[in-house]
Amino acid sequence: MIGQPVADSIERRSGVSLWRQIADRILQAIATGDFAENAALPPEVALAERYGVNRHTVRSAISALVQEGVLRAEQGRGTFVLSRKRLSYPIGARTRFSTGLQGQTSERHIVLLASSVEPASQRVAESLGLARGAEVIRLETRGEADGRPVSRAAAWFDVSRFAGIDKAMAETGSITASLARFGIDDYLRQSTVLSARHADAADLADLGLQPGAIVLVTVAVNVTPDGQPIQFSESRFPAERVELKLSAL
Amino acid sequence: MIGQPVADSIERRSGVSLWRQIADRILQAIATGDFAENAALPPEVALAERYGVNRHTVRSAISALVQEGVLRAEQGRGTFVLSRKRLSYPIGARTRFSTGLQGQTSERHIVLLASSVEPASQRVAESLGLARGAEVIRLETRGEADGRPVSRAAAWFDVSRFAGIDKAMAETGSITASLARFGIDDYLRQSTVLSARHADAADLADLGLQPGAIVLVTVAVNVTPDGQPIQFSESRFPAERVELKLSAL
DNA sequence: TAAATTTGTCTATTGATATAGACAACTATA
DNA sequence: TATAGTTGTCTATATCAATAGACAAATTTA
Repeated sequence: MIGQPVADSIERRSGVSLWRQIADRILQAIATGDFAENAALPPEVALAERYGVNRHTVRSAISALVQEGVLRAEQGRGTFVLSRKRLSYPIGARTRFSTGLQGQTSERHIVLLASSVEPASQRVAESLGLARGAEVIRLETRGEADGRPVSRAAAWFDVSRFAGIDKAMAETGSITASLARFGIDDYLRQSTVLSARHADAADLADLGLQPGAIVLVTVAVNVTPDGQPIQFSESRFPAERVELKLSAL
Repeated sequence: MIGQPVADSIERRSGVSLWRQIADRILQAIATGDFAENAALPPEVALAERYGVNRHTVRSAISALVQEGVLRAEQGRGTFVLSRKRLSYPIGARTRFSTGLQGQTSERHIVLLASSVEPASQRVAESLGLARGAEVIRLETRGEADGRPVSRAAAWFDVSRFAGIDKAMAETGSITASLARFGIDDYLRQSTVLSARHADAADLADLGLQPGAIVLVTVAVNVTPDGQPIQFSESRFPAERVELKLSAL
């Protein structure tokens, strides 16, 4: 009867590490509004005292939540609760990464992760109107909004027409701007196929997701206004951060 | 894409220890009937292979579940799933611990944990018809059925009439037998008040429960056939092991 | 009775978890 | 520009978690 732990307090030797328990309690506090969105968490020292553990243990918990995309830590300023509202990403005839997210985020860009030249697969060749095995250039990219990964994509282009688009991508951080360098001032989305599955190991790593996370998958073909296919792409969006809003195709 | 973990498999570095994850999966297997009640679990070596961990890790999981009263390990024979069926404990005019459980268990008895003489509290004095502060003897007991704790109780008696009942209790392991030594051949339950709450730390320890476990609480007064109060008691029953069956009072 | 099966105990090693303290790096503010 | 407040990094130590192997103890089976 004496020294009773408070109900729902941290349990030691329970098989669940303290940092995981604290991370869960922080998540819960966010869900109940105890820790407001977009606001700073109490400082680490305060949290350590609040939960009765060492500051380093709190840091482990925070670090896990930063990895999960729930928090963002800024040295000297504090640790902030990120908005859990999902980005609404429009899918339509004129889908563009950055323009589509205008007004929802303050900063967005595309990071080029890797690029390579390879023979076109059946699917890519068909979509781009090339011969099977024709050389195509593949760009692996990650879309970020406010420093948060919101998409992971692979895009293929006919290398005979778009040689050097990887360099343009790396420099501009934009597909639209890169295509402009090749004389493409406008393009349309010809087709989009939508599906969903569990994120694979690569996507988990690239998007900072937890095992079991779900990704929305779009497979799309972009064409010039006169119908000439220029780009085939497969994009994965973490379902917990993004929703796709379909507009007129 | 390669070496993907099977869905719902054991996760390392997740903040949840392997032994806890395995214990949970064993619980789940019991719940779904994969591991039958009263039957032996697969041997430790088989479980270790099944879950892809060391035998010692499986032993940690089993050890936790033995502690929780879910399993019983017998050297040389195997590890057995205990019956999760709750004892049905009748509450009525002639409630007796051992007789009430006849047929449901093969062995039951009451263990005297502690006894003391103390001044009667308001509640005890009123119930026993004594003056406030009159000396009463308190027995702290634990009821066990087939080696499993099924109740934890405190009982108060007027010390002027039942001096030495603690000794009788320790010797006989039965309230009924102890009262018989004081000339009480029959007694009735006058009143019973039923409630439920979370087990406190003492009950958790005495009953071998996990934090968060629920106990049913009965507060009762026993009287002689002519209406003279002889015993006031508060009993706690682990809700996961016991249900109370109300009969005519 | 002997052998096989199964749980129990012991030693040893490695990595993850948790605590402790000190100080650096960065930010906001008086 | 100081100063206070905050996150980041480093070292050190102790305990828990997990693996590995060997053998004892108890039970069942051939």
